[in-house]
Amino acid sequence: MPFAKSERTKKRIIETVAPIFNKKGYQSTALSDITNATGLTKGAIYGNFGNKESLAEACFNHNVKFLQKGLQMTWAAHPSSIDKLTGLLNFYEQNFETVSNNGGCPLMNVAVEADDFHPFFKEKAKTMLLNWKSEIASVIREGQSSGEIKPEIRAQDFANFYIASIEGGILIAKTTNDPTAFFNIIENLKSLVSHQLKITT
Amino acid sequence: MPFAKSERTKKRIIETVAPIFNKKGYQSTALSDITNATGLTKGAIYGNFGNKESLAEACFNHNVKFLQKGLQMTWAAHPSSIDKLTGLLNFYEQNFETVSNNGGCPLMNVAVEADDFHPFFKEKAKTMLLNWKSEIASVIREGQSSGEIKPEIRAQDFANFYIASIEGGILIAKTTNDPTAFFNIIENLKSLVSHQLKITT
DNA sequence: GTAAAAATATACCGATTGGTATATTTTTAC
DNA sequence: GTAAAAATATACCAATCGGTATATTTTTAC
Repeated sequence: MPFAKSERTKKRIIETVAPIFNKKGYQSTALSDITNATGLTKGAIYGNFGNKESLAEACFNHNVKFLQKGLQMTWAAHPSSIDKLTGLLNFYEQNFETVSNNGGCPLMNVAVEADDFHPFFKEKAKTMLLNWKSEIASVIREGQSSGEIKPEIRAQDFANFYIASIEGGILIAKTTNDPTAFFNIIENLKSLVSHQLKITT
Repeated sequence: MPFAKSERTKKRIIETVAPIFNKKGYQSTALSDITNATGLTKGAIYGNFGNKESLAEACFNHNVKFLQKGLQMTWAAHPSSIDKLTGLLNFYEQNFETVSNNGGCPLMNVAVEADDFHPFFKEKAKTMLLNWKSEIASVIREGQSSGEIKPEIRAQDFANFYIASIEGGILIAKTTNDPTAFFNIIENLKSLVSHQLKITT
């Protein structure tokens, strides 16, 4: 199996370094942090990644992948649109501790750091945020087509509110060291889904 | 007037540098950024501030002050609790562009950057976030005492949701370069205040 | 106006930054 | 097992980092 070693090492580096980038941020994560954490030298790192930025990008993709998979699995598990929306909230609830220990929402972290001075990462964050939004909005529209969700609901607006609450909840819970602040918001969103979106006749 | 010059210079430095810290973050703002922006030399900066951290702290306080004043003025302008809550949303709506151009919500920026590696600033962000939360919660409880707001509403929980939505809204609007994403959330919150909190009998 | 004091500028410090050229080791293919 | 190739380590680079000691300028008080 050619190239096997290389790929395994790359993977190991990413898995080791991804949480560090998510916690410290791109700028504040030094090459020395990376060599210390991996036990490799600068030569090895630069042999596997062209520069710090491309390693950071790979780590960002890795960090986001966990959450993207959670959404895809939730979508696959529930045919009903309402169940998809509440199921995703359950996924975030159940994995809050994991995400929190990993440095929080990678999307928020990159968005905040890159917002005013790093166009490349800002664009990545923007794309992923818009994708997330349209995933939620699509599910809402499906629910409207199938008669599960009230037709007067504006899908984009609700998706916007849904995501904003989740992100804000992570921010508050992490900053105040109070996970219940996040769980509380999840419960509020569940209630909104059940009582504002769902057709209960 | 003794010490006048010194105080004026300090103020000028803070006002010049505060937006830079808010945009680039503490770590990524270099002394060279500060000297370039102010036209002063390192000697002058360190003559007025002990180190980079204390200048950053002064800038953070300055950035937050604008929003704190907005809250205080809104509280002073409206005797009614419901009017206070919607009035504050109007303040955020009207000043979004200003805040956005200044680098976004300083609380979020500092919280995200400091969260995992800068205990001093993390503690500052935590304190301010908790203060904000209890300001909102107090107003809700006052509204419940005065018979404006439904007694079954849990003040802390609603305050939590209120703040989370606002912060999440700023994040989304800034990241996607779409202010309407924020305005949309403000409208949603106003609707929540009018239809979920307010006693309409 | 003059001397003291305060504020600013200059010139430096060691440490660390991201990155690279090259030497060495490890892995691969036969 | 051996030679080629791939991966890693070593040793270096210039640039920049935050910070400081000291010289110079500006402001203050009389």
